[in-house]
Amino acid sequence: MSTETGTAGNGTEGGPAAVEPASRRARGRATMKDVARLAGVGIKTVSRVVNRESGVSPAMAVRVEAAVRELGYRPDAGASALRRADGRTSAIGVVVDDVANPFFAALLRAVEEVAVRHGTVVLAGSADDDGSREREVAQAFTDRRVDGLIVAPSGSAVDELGSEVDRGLPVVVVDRAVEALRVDQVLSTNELGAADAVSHLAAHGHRRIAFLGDRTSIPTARERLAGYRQALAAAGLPVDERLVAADLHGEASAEGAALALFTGLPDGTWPTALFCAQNRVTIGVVRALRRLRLEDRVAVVGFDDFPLADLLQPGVTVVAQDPTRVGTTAATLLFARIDGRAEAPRTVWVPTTLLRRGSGEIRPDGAALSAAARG
Amino acid sequence: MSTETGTAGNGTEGGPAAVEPASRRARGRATMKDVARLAGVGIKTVSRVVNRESGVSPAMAVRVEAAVRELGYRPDAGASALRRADGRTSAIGVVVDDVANPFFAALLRAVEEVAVRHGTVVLAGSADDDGSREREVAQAFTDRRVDGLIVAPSGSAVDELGSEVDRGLPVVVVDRAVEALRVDQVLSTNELGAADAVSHLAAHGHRRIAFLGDRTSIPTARERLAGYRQALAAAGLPVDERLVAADLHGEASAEGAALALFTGLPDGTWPTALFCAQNRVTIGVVRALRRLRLEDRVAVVGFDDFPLADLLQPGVTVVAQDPTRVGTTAATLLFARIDGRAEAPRTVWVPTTLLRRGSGEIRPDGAALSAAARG
DNA sequence: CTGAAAGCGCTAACAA
DNA sequence: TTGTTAGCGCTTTCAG
Repeated sequence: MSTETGTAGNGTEGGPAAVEPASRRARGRATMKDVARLAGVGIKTVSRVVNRESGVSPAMAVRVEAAVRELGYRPDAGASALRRADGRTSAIGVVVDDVANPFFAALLRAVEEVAVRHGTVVLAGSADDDGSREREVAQAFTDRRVDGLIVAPSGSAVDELGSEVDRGLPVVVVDRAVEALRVDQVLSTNELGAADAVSHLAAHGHRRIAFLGDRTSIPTARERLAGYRQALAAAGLPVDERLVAADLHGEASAEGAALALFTGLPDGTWPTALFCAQNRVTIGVVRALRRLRLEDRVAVVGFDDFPLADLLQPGVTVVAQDPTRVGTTAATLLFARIDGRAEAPRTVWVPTTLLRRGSGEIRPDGAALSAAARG
Repeated sequence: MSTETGTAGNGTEGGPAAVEPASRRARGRATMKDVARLAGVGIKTVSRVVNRESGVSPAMAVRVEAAVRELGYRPDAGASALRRADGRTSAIGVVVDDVANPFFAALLRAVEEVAVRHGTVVLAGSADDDGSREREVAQAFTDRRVDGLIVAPSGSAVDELGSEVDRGLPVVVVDRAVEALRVDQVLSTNELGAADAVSHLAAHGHRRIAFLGDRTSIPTARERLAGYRQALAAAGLPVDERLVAADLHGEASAEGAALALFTGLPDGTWPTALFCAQNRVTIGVVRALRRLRLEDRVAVVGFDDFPLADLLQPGVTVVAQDPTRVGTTAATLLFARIDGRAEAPRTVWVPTTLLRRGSGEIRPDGAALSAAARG
């Protein structure tokens, strides 16, 4: 094993050089140079073997592979990306509102699935509906030179993203449309889905249908509100603005708003049906109806499915989104861009599905309703 | 925060070449060299300003900052890590079973929270209870030279991890104890929590308490089963192995197992209470009891809380884990290691909490039970 | 205080 | 087929 090539010129080494890893910086990791020395070959040969390039004699390959195993060598992906012509890091970033939100968690998982097939790791970050944090997260990712970004934009921080797009960074927007960005977008049919939900209620005889929704700073919330208005118009129903509770945030405020609908309004003007434009809003509303013992009297349809919605009593009828499909589609589009597809940006609409479970099929019953709430 | 808008540099040298980014590999990104050229300073001065090192004259700093802004310069974290003495990448990896599982999603979120405070990004990966995939994910992360790893081990793939630990990679194990690894571990009190649940049922008069649990290849499943046996012993109750359904996987098999308990056993030997050792098992069991219309007759306590457990009827009593605390603790321990703490590995037990919601407080009622199931 | 040179671990381009 | 040289973008070392 006396394989001193003499050309190393590495001043920092010493002792049993062949076995001893060269650098403590790399946490005791062997480098390509170490492998080359142990195998008695040039460093480029090691590179060829490690990257499975052709044009290496079997004998050499065997020697190198043995050295690789002996040293437990693993290539440094960062160093590789730095030097490589295409500069690819085989990492992508996913920026969502909250990775713990079931919708985004499922989306993240779907993205990961596609990413592993592309030998790519996933950086995940939560923006918490905060533009500046979104910017920071996205920047932290681009600072690491990710190959691409999947973003559910919070709304405001789009400009920074725009400059990355202009630089040529592949970006796919999910969940929330951003007109200003010329990138692929994968969106649920928010307006259509909301209209479906409200039409469904109207078809069951409801004429006083309330809207409870998320902050209107969020595009999806606005689209769902638009769908609500559109469906009312289509059904020939007037919009009573007292029945529109937008700008809710979280379960608690939704619960409060729902209670207010039945306590703050004059008798007889109460809604007989509620359309809940978001996940957590729906849950808050269900809580409120339970407290009022109205869960079997007032119809409810929610936008976005949630686990156990079918096990509640009554089961909660929802317009379900498909986060897995959104994630899969977004990731597929992203990798197509990363691999060089240069077509015009495309927007893919992922359809929603109405799931009838009981709460949305309750028919209006004004008299019983007043009595129940009063008692 | 200088309020100066350093436009002073205008007109000083340049030409188009100074604005033109040097490298197309970097996707049209300016490099330090570009900034240095535009500012008319040495590259090291740029490095000092960018890294906020001391010993730069204010005038220089202003010029450099102006050039940084003009070019939209952002340092390449990868290149920086490659050269830096400590080799830190400011990235950590989190390997769990499934990032879409609410327990792990919450854990991931908690880890992320700590990580951002340390200026660190999070690589997330799902191992899907598959040892070889776990190995691949962890390896993909270490190939990127993450500063540390948080892993919920699937059980088998621990050896590879061990060699990373030996190399000095900071690793924290969460959720599932691994005796063989000398690393920090953050675990829920599985055995104790399970025993609590069963004792709670016994205290409510139950003598025939069934166990329904996850695959026993998973350490946590074994610990919870041990807690079950221990609590029965403590209560002076015999273990009837016909009431022990382990090795379930997923909701469907849990539902089937629960049904079997009430159809496959002789009359009078049915359980009056069920302990469900895992999230999805609990949900499957609830489904089964609904089908049998036994939900108000048979007591249920689940291990691990889940959203809406309180909104079911009856509310589902659970022994809740605290994934956020697990994640926060694990991340805190990890960063302490990354920052050089060299104490002996520590195991932190995160306590579980019994949440009484109704289903666990049902008292045994054998006669009614037989009748109901028969009808 | 400032900058030139060296080199992290690797791949690209070009010898041999 | 193999190896040598250069250099990715950055930090370190060390000389001005």
